[in-house]
Amino acid sequence: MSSPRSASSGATTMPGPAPVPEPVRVQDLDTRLLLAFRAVATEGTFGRAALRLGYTQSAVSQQIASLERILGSDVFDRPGGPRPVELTPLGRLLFERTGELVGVLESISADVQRYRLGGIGRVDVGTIQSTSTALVPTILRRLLAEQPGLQTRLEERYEEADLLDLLLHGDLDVTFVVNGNPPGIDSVDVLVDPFVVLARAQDVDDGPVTIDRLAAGPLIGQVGSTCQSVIDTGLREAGCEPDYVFRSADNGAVVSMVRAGLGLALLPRLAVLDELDDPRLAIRPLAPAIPDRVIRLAWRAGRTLSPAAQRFCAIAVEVAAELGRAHPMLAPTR
Amino acid sequence: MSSPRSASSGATTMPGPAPVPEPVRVQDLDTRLLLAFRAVATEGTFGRAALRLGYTQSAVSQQIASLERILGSDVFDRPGGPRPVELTPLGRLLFERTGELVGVLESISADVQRYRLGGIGRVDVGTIQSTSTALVPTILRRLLAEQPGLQTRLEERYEEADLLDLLLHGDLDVTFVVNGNPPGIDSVDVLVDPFVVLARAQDVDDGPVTIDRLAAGPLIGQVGSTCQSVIDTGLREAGCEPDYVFRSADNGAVVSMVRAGLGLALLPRLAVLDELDDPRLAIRPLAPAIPDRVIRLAWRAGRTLSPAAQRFCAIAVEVAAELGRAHPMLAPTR
DNA sequence: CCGGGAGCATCACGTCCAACGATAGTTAGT
DNA sequence: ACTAACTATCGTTGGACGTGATGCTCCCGG
Repeated sequence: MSSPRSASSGATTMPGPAPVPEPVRVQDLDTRLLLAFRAVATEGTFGRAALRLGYTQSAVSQQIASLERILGSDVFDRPGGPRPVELTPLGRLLFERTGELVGVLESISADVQRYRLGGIGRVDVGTIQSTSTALVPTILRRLLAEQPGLQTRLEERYEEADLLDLLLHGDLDVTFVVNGNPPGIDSVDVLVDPFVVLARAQDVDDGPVTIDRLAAGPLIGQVGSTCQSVIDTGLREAGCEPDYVFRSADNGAVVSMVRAGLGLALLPRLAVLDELDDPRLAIRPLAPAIPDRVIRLAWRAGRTLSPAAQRFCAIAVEVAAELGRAHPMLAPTR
Repeated sequence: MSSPRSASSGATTMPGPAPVPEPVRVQDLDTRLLLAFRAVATEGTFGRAALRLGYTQSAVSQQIASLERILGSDVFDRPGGPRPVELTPLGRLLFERTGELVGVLESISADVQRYRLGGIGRVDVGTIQSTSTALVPTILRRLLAEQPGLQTRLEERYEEADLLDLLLHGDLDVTFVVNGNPPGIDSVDVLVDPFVVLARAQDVDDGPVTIDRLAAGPLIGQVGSTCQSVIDTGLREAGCEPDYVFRSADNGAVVSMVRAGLGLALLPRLAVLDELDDPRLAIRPLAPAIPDRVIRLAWRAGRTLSPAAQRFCAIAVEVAAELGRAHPMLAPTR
C-alpha cells in the first residue's frame, strides 16, 4: 500500500505478517472472479482484460479486489505506471491451478453441449421379439450413423411386464410395449401392426382368411409371448377357441413350421416381413379382424428423456412410418 | 411440465424437441449454482440441501431453476410428492463432471491455505559468501523444519551487483546485500557485522589493533568480493593504503594463510566465527574502526513476498539476533 | 523541472440479482 | 378425505455488481 521507497531500516516493517488463518471457502471461489483474474493475468492490464471480458476497467478492478479480499492477499503487484501488472507468488499459484479449473469447466460445457445434441450418453432400450428383428436394427443403425459416440444397450424379454419392471426400476430409458397404458408410463405410438394369417399358399383360398378357416387349423402358435395372449383373447372374442398343434417361443420356428405344412399361424404382421416375397407362403388378413396391436415406445412418466433417447424414439417413429409406406398391408385394418 | 398421465397417442407430444443450440458459456457455470446442484443431488431434497448450505428452500429452488435455465434443460425430475427428486440424464452427466470440478476447487482452496501458512511454494535466495557459511544453513534448517514441503534454491555470487540483477530480473525472491540501498529495492536489516583483524596470536599485542599496525602488514585480502572494496575504502579513508601480499576469493583460504603466519587480515566478523575458539589466532577490533557493514535482506520494491519468503526473512532476523547474543563482539563498534 | 499519458483505485449511483418469508399446488400414504 | 412432505411462485428487500467520472501514482519526454 504505502511503502516508502527507502525503508531499509526497522525490521518491524516486513512485507506483511499474513494475519489471516481462516481457510478459503469453496463457494467463494466464484467462476466469474477467477475468469476475470485469468483475463488480467494473460492480458497484463485491467483495461485490456475488461475489454476482452466485456466489462469496464472499473468492474474488473473491483472483481480483482473482491478476489483478493476473499483470498486475504494480493494476487497482482501493481507497478503503478503505464507498466503491466505482475502476478504475486500467490497469483502464480492461483493461475496454475485455475488453468486446470478452466479446463474442467470448458470440458463440462462441451460435454453438456454434446449431450444436448444427442452425441453423448447412453440409451438403454427394452424390446420384444418382433421389434428386435423388424425395427431395432434399422433404428440403431440410423441413430449410430448420426451419433457415433452413443452407447446403446438392448434388453429383450418375452414378457412385456418384465420390460416394464426394468423400466420402472430405472434400468431402461425406453422400452417397446404393446398392451394398454399402465400407470406411471408415458408413451408414443410407433406402429399399428395388424395380425395376419400365415399359411402355405395351397392351404388357403384367395382373399382374407376367415376365423372359421383359422379355427379349422391346425394352428401353430407362440408360447410365452405377450402378444400371444392378445391373439387368444381376440380369437375367443370372435368365437374361436384356439387349439394349437404346436407352439414355439421363436417366431422363426413358427414360420418354418408353417412352411413345412404343419398348419396355419396368426402372427403380427411385423413378424413375417421377411416372408412377404416367399411365393410358397400366403400372408392374408383375417376376417373378421381381431384388434390390431399398437406398438409403442414407453418411458417413465415425468422422467426426462435424454436427447439421445428422444432421438431414438423419433427415429423409431420415422422407421415405422417408412415401413408402413413400403408395405401398405401394415396399415390398420379397422 | 403439464403432461397428462395418459397421453399415449399422438406422436407430436414427444418428451421435448430440445430447441437450444447455443452452447453453455463457461462464465455461467457459477460455482454457487453447481454446489447447490450437488447438494440437492446428494441430499435428495431441496429442503435438506438448503439446510446444509445455509439457505432457504426457496433459494435453492431458484438456484436450481437458474441452473436449468442456463443449461436449457432440467437436471432433476420432481416426482411431486414427498419423494426425493431424481437426477435426469443431464443431471447425472453434470453430477459426474462437477465431482471432478469440486475436487479441483477444494484442492485450490487447500493449496491457497497451505500457501498462506507458508507450507507451499519455493523460495529463491541470493547469498554472499559470509552469509552462505554463517547464516543460511541455520536459517534453512529452521525453515525446512517448520515447513518440510518448501522448495528452496540458493544462488551465491561474489558480486552483490550480480545478485541484484538476478533479483530485479525476477530470478530471486530475496537476496542478502551489504551495500547501500539501490533504487527499486526494499530491505530489512539482518545483522550489523563489524570488520575485525585476524592475526596469529603472537603477531599482535593485546587490545585493539591499530590502523598503523595493520598497514605495517603483511596484509592478506580477498579478491573479487564486494566487501573487499568496502574494506579498502574504509582503510583509505583512515589514511592507510592497503598493500596485500596475497589475495584469495575464499575466506577459508585467507584464514589458513593467516594461521600459517603469512600476515594479518581484515575480515568481516561473520567470516571468522569458526576461528573464535582457536587459541593460536587472535581476533581483535580495529582502532579506529572502519564503518561496520550492515547485512540486509532485500527484495524488489512493491513486490509481494510469499509467506515462505517472509518467513525466511523473519527467521534470518531471528538467527542473526541469536548470533549477536551468543557473540557480543558482533555488536556494532560505533 | 514539469506536463502528458497510461493505468489502477475510488466514489456515487442505478439496476438487478438473490435470498427471504409466506403461500399455493401437487402427490403419496393413511 | 386428510395429513405430511415436497417444490414452485410471488412480493419484498438488501446487497451485490455494473457503469461513469474522478483522483492518484508512476513513467517518460521536452
